[in-house]
Amino acid sequence: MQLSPIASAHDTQTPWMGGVASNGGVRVLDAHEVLFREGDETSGFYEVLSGAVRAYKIFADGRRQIVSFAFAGDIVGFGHGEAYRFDCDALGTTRVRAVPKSSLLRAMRERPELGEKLLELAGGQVATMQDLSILLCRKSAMERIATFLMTMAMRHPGGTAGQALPLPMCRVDIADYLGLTIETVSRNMTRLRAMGVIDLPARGSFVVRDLERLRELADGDETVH
Amino acid sequence: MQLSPIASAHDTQTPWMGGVASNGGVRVLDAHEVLFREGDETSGFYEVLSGAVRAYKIFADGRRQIVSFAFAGDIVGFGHGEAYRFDCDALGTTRVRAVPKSSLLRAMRERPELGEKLLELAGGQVATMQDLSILLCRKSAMERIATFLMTMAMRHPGGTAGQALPLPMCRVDIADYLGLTIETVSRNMTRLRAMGVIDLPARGSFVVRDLERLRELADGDETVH
DNA sequence: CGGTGTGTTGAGGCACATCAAGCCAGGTGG
DNA sequence: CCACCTGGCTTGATGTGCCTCAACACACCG
Repeated sequence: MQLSPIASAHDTQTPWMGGVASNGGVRVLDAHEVLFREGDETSGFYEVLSGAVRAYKIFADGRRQIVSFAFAGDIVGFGHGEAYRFDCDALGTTRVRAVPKSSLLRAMRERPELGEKLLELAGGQVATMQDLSILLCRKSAMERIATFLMTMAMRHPGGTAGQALPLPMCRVDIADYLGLTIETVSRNMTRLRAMGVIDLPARGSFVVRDLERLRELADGDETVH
Repeated sequence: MQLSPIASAHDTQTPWMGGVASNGGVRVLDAHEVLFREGDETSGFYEVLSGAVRAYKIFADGRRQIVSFAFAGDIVGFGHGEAYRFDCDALGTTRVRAVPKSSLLRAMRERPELGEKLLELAGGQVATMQDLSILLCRKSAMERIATFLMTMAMRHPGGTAGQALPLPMCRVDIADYLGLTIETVSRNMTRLRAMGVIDLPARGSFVVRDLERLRELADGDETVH
């Protein structure tokens, strides 16, 4: 199993851009700058152009669950109804394009077949959340971390040939995404490095040394421990 | 937090029924009869008329994750794209109405504003899956079970005044839904009964004796243990 | 130089899984 | 009618994976 982003716009021709000025709605966020908060009235959704954002919920007792990371080409804030359902802020300096709800609705009225596409997009989000559910409740810490790293690696085509890949989120973010503590994340990353599966050359990056092994660990292959 | 069904059609006037014969597409399922399987080409979605169905995934290693239960008024199989993303079968004798994809698409072309509604429906599904994720990774066994029972109780208006409520799924199903073992489910149900929060008069039913206490346990109230 | 934020490592405890019995209701055949 | 089986559920004993608490390493910065 692999974790997809909450939604991807890679393969679409951003059909909602029909009537919008070519550079309209672009916004630059600094690290930790908030894009929207849970409960805010929805103004539309956002396409990440560069950098990355994280979407999360914070609970009364302080627990935090990161629901998704979105990178360049992904969209975030889609399908939330009247109010956003979680907080969203930038991991580092990030550029996003805002797609206002009005332009989406107009596009949908003009081209009803677009609705179908959007429905599929929404379906993809559901599938992603299902995968996350399974990851969170059926997988061991090592499986979760391996799955996460696999997903990160897959986002960089050809990035598995030994070069450093970006890992823009800190350990706390990974822990809060995978439902673990930072200590457990750290321990298992160290263990993966000791096993020769990955390398950790510097903060904010990692290297896949043995992709096949990583995949086996992610899939919970019985023969590997 | 409360667990919603994967989607509810309670408040809609089933707008997709526009051009369909009044009793069209109704199908009766026996216990454990399969509605659709993961990978099957999508023919449309289903509205549960009576009884209940469960939607689940089975993994290579035999682990099973129940993704949702759907009761009378809920819909299942919506927004799956080209192929269904999980298996779905009946808990007991169940009546469903099949809503073919074609009729949905036709309705959407005729009334573009319907797309908006459906998008919201899909958004609701995402929200539900998020809640499930959080339930599965942030809550203790007792919190999960209390949350589950709360949800079951809430589905029967006024059903919290001491009368027996249906609990149509067996312990294994509950365990596979909550990411626990049947032993843990059983132990905590027994404990809830010992605490006077619920009663378990017979198989397939339960009684809420102390709704407020159950809610506190579900919310993980620190003061209650 | 100390201070702070991020990550690593170690020791110990606990919640839940695992393994194993036993209980109970319903069904079936003698 | 009883004897026996079966499936669902409960209960007990034991193990273990991850969390908790704690200390330390390291980079960065004023």
